[in-house]
This record gives sequence, structure tokens and C-alpha cells, in this order.
Amino acid sequence: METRRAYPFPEIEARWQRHWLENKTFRAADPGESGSERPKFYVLDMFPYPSGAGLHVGHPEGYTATDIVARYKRMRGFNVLHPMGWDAFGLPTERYAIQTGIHPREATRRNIETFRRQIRALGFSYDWDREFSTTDPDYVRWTQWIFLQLYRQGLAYVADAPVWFCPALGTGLANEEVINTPDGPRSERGDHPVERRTLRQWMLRITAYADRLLRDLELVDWPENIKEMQRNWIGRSEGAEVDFRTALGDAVTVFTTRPDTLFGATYMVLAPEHPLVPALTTPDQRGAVEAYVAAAARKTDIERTDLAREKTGVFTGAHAINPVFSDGDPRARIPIWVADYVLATYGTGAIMAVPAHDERDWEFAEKFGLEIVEVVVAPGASPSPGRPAQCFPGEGIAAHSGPITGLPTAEAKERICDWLEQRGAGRRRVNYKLRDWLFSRQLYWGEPFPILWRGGEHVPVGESELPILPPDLDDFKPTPDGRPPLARATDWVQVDPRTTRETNVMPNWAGSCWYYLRYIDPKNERAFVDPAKERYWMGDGGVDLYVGGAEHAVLHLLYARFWHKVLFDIGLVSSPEPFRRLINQGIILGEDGQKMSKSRGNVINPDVVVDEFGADSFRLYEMFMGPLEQSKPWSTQGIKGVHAFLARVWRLFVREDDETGRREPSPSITDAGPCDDDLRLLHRTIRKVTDDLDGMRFNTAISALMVWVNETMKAGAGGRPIPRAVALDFVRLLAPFAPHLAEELWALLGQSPSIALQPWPAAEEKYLKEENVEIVVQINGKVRDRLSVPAGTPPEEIDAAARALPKISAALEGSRLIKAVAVPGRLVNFVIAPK
RNA sequence: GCCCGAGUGGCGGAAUGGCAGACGCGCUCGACUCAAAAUCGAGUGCCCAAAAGGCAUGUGGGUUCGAGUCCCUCCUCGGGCACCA
Repeated sequence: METRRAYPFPEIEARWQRHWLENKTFRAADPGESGSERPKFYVLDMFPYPSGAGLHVGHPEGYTATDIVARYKRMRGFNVLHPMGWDAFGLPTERYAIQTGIHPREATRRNIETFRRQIRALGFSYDWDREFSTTDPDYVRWTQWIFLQLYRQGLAYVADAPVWFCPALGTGLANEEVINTPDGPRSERGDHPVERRTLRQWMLRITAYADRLLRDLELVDWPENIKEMQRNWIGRSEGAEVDFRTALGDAVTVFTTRPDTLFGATYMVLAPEHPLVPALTTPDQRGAVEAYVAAAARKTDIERTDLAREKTGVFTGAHAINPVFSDGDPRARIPIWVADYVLATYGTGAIMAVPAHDERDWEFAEKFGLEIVEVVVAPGASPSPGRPAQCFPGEGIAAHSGPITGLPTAEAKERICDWLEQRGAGRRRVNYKLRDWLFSRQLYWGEPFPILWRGGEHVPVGESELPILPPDLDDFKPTPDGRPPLARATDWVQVDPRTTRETNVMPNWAGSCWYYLRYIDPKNERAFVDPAKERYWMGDGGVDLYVGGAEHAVLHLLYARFWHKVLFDIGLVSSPEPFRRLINQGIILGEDGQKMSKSRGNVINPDVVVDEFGADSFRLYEMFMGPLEQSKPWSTQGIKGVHAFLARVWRLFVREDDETGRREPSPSITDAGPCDDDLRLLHRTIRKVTDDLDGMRFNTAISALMVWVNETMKAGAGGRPIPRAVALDFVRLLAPFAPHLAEELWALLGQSPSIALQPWPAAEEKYLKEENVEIVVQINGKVRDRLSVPAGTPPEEIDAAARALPKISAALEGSRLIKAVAVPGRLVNFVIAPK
């Protein structure tokens, strides 16, 4: 499909992209350099994973938004840091390498080249001198260095941990790399079955920061739903641990968030993996318990947590003593069960079951005929005479509960905790859902751990020996025995007769945990970042604006916050949080309104779009589609519309000689002074575009630019010229959105480059005031007439003027006036009733 | 099941509690053209032949002189979490 070019964008765009690159127009000034006396603004994109598929139309959406903000802030006098780089370690490249035989390093180099070319073709104002890849040896060095700081802080440790292992891929996978299917859990890549294996793993103690990661969400300006997702993920719950004595002499400790229901505990449940299960089980129950525990071990987590499943469990034969009852009270002795609805990995791996006030316990008790005792009544209700008819998990008033009977739930919790603590039978306790971070992968294409093994002990590599780079392998497939690929490099692994290297590598998240800091000082060989530069760019709360997809709401953003806090604690960074403000861009759907995918055949390729319509049209359209945060479908017709708009701007400003190709400013642009209408329109546009940019409402800002063009063309058709000063201000407003066209028009109007460094125009109040305003006149809320009055006319006068209108006076005459409301500058409403 | 977010023309969307539908797409008509494309101009929520008028922001209620906007009910869609005691 051949579309005629509406204006010469290919030539213009290529030329200005070259100009910006050659002149380093967007170089950010570091402290001490000229320009750094301006206020700083750090605007960051989530850097891409350069896959073999090339850039997707989703990438440039966020990148365009940040680029518009970066360009706008520069024009507003800020020293802007706007960098780009590559998050290039990881499984996709490694799988590609295995399939094609191309070394991951080479595949990465090619992919980065493609991404860089595609991103540059969109004219983003990045400071390319700061570009790096997480795979660069120099960057790996500092990633490993930061790992060593965590290691020294006792935040990295080795443990045997259950992981998803994929026999086909030969590697362990992160939870997020595994998807649940009807055929059981499978690998996201390749769709192979995966299984649970316990492997020796590196873990990071993120749980030590759980509380601060939760609390400090209050310090950041993020979308509320993202904060909520992090809060849920961290999952803080306050409650108590309670010790129940058993016949063994050992107490079994349970965790509960409802210690006020302790008097209603009618049985206890241990997770199948609970260490006391074998010792507690009585001889006559041993067979059943062992069979149950073995069956549970074979199940995956997903099978075990499937809600549709009926609850299962077996009685151990043992009993526990509830500490809240006095000796000899028959209610004190409760049976101990084993059931897989209790998780070994949360709390103490054991619970007290209160079926009357917990849905899960209720279901279990009903199924196995266990006792149910009501100990909380809904406010205003009275206790059930016998067994309660249904579960009541809410808060209420304690009943049948000894010393706390009659107390509301909150108070009952406090009192019972005091009581438990005084007697040494329990204690207040906070638990988190957040688990420590499984930090090793059995891959080749990642950062090796800077760790040696000597006599079964791990020792850190000296900092001067960094970086530890992956050895050059020809075969980076996993080893047949399930050890990581690096284990093949025997020369590399065996450092000396008694020392070997760690062969796991770090997950892909490691590099993205601190890249925003390296942009500040990307070439520093003595430190991961210079402290003075760090203070300058991160000093007041970190990155000023961070834009990326909501799919990183929890993992990347939580991991990066964790590393940042560790660095903050050891005095290496100056803000407690890395990203002060966060925005998630929406997803761009295919033209059919479905998610873009190769299999649906609805993928839009940015290269093709840029070829046909140009980068400015592409940028403008992505922003014009709708609010940044919203998901919206791509429309080829839609991009034609904004393309036509840019062509209209071109024709409005430029006259081209068809024969010679010579271009000059349109003759309608004159040095005549602007008239009042010109100035009112211009300043209204400046005000609207400025306000919308401050609020990141790009779609309505663009619509204001369109309104200016429409009005100006209408005036031009009536013979009115465009004053040069007005034209120049319009081009400034256009510059952040369509920077190539704006530069070209700027130069054509005789200005010297670059418009990117020009000051932003200011809206002057005196041109924003309307002389006359239209007042809507309503009767019973319906518009019946209008009138025009001078701005600032007081309500009484508006009221009087409205009554004088023939239509209105006629209506008022025939009826009874109940009320009149006059809003200055807006409307009058007469409320009437029939006589 | 629980927690968020969203429902507005044929479509994307716009509207400090004050004229619903800015801007754009599409469509209709006209100008230019041998013709088409491009461009320019006019129109375009629905009902009614038109005007007058009426009806319209997922549903049903409420607050208000006045509700797309605030409150409650329900429905639908999208996202997240999911036996975390």
C-alpha cells in the first residue's frame, strides 16, 4: 500500500537525529559542569530487554511520554538526566543461543544494535554517552560488588530450597517463569512440564526489610494500586504465637491473627512437613499419617492450593493443651491433625483451628465432624443457643471466653496477649507473607557469583578481582546431571586444588536493581557511583519520574527498593527510596482490541509505522490515543489523522517550490504585530498545553495544538496573516511532541538550533480573560436561552438580565417562581411550578 | 472468594457538581479533478419529514436548584491476590 508522503519527514527526521547526536544536544550536566546550577530532573524509562523480536509498539509509548516530559523540563530550565540502556542477561537470549548456536554475547550484541537503531529512529532525547548494558564487564563488576556488600551485611546466604526445576530446559526457574495449566505447572518458555526439586540455592534476606519496604511506601508518589499490590505481597499481619503443651513435653507453637478466639480452638492442625509430626503421631495412626505426608510431598504447591479442592487431613492420635483453660478443664484438650491446607512456610507451620470463626477451619471441621464452639458474636446479635449455624469470621464481641468475655475484638486481642505474655504461654508477633528472595539460577547467561568454595565453606572473591566473567563456553547447555552450565568449565571452576568457584549465576533482576544509579556515573572505575554525583541526581527523593509497565509492579520494583535500602543503610546512597514518582503506561492492544501477539497476527511493527508516517507521527499518535495509564487499541486510521495534522502544520508554515524544491517560510507569516484575537488564542493554547504537560495529559495537550491550527487556518482563509512571534511560540509548544518537525520549522523561520534548548513560552493572564461570557439560562434545569454579559457581572444583574429575555419572562409569567440560582460566569436556573 | 480500576456516539476519547460528546477517526454532502487520491469547506448522539420538542453517560435508587462527576444497590469488563491462619 503506497501512501503519498504528506510532508518530507524522512529527510527532516534523519537530519535532526544526526544533528542531536553529533552535537550532544541532550548531554546532562554533572555537578561542577556548566548547566548543573539549574535544578535537576531525573526522568527514567524502564530499560528494555533487547529480544530478538525487536522493538514492540508498546515500548515507545512510555518512552515517548518520558521524552516529552524530558524535553519540556529542559525548556522549563531544568538540567535533565534522561538515559537509556539494556537489560540483557537472561533466559530468552540463552535459549536462542542454544537453538541457533550463536553465542549469547553475540546475540545480545546484535539485539542491542537493533533496539538502539529502532529507538534512535524515534528521536528520543537520551544522553547516549551514558548508555550501557547490564552485560558489560564493567557493569557486571559493580553488580557483583554490590552483591558482596549484601553478603557482608549477612543478607546473602545459602540454603536448600525447593525450586521449580524444568528437566527439558535443564534449569531451575523462578516462580514468575512458571505458569499453571490444566496439565499442571509448565515453563513459560517452551511449555515444558516442571517439577519441584530441592536444590542448594543462594537466598537474599529481603524479609529483614519487610517492615521498611511496607512503611516507606508512604514516602513515594506511586499509583495507589501498585502500592496496594506491594502491600499485599509483603502481607504483614499482626497476631500472636501461642504455645500448646503436648504429651511429648515439647510445646507446639501456633501463629494466629485472632488470639481473641483462643477459647474457640477445638483442634489443631500441623502442616505435613512440620518437624514434630513424626514424634507426635501415635502408633495406631502412624500408617495413615505417613501415607498422607508422603502423598502431600508429591503434590505441587499449585495442586495443594487449588481452592476447588476438598480439604483433606488425618488425625495424629495426639492431643494438645490449650493454655487459656485451667488444669482439668475438659475444653483444654484438643486433637492434633495433619492437613495440607496449613502451609509449612508461613508462621510456625501449625495453627489452632477455630471453626466457628474461620471459613477454612469451618469447612474442615464440617467434613471431619469436629467440634465447633462459638466465641465471638456479631455486634447486636445474641450467642447461638447450641452449635452455630454458620461461620462468622468478622469482628464482634467475645463470648464464652473467660476473662475477655464481653470485650470487642480489638480489645479482646490486647487483653489475651497481655495474659499470654504474663504467663509465658505466648507472645505478640508480626508475620509477613513475603519470603526470602531465591537469588540463583542454573544458567549460563548471567552474572556469576563472586564466591569461592573452600572446604565446604563459601568465601567472597576479593573486590580487586572483579568482575568475574562467565568463562567462554562452546556448549552452554545445562549439564545432563542438572548442574549449572558453568560447571562444564572445569578450568574456570577449579581455581586451585582446594578451591572451586560457585557455578550458579544471578537472576536477571540483579542488573535492573541498580541501573538507575549507574546512569549517574556510567564510566566510573573506582566506584559504582560517585557520591557527589549521586547526591546531586538522587538527593531529594530519587528519580523524579519513572515510567514503565505495571507487570513490574511487584518484582522489579520491590527488589530494586530492597537493594536501594541496603545501599542507603551502608551510606552509599542518599535517599531511602529510589523512585519518587512512578507512572504505569497502559498496554497497546491490536487493532482488533485484543492483546498483540504473533499468533493473532495483529502485531504492529514500529519500523513499518515510522517508515510510512515518520517518527513524529508515531510519537504524536501514541500520545493522542488516550490517557497514558490506560490500555487502548491501535488504529491505522488514527495515525493517519495525526499525520495529516503534522502535514497541515507543515503547509501552514512552509512554501515549497514544486520545481526547485526550494523551501521558504509561508508568505502568510509576517512581521506584523499580533492582534488581540491572535494573542488570546495563543495564550489560551500556551496555558492549556502547559497545564496538560504538568499533569501528563498528553492527549488533551495535543488536541489544544490541533485547535490552534484549526483556528489559525480559519483566520487565514479570511485573509489574516500569522505574526512571526506567534508562529515561533506555537513551534515551541509543538517541540516536545514532534521534535523533528519543530526543529525544522524553527530553523526555517530563521532561528538557530536547537529549539530543544529554548525557553518555554509563558501564558500571560491579561490575554486569558474573556471580555464577554455566555450565560446559560435554564428553567427547571433545562437550557431555554442564553445571554452574553461582560465578564464579572454580579449574580443579581445576571438574574435581572435573564428575566428580561422574552422566552423567560413568558415562562415566568404563567407560573410560580420557587427559586432562582445565579452562578456568575456560568448560568441562571429558575425553578418554577404551575400556578 | 477477596482487593483494586473502568463502563460516555459507529470507533479512540473530552468534560473545577453548571450548555454531555472538546480533539481525532469514520461517514454524508459540496469544491478542485477527465477521474481517483490528496487537499479545502459544510454537516454528523438518538427519536421526529423539519422545526418545536423529547430522550440520552452500564442498571436501579438517593443527595442537590442542577449529577457523567458525590452516596448506596446490582450487572459487565479489565488487572492483581488467592487455604498466608
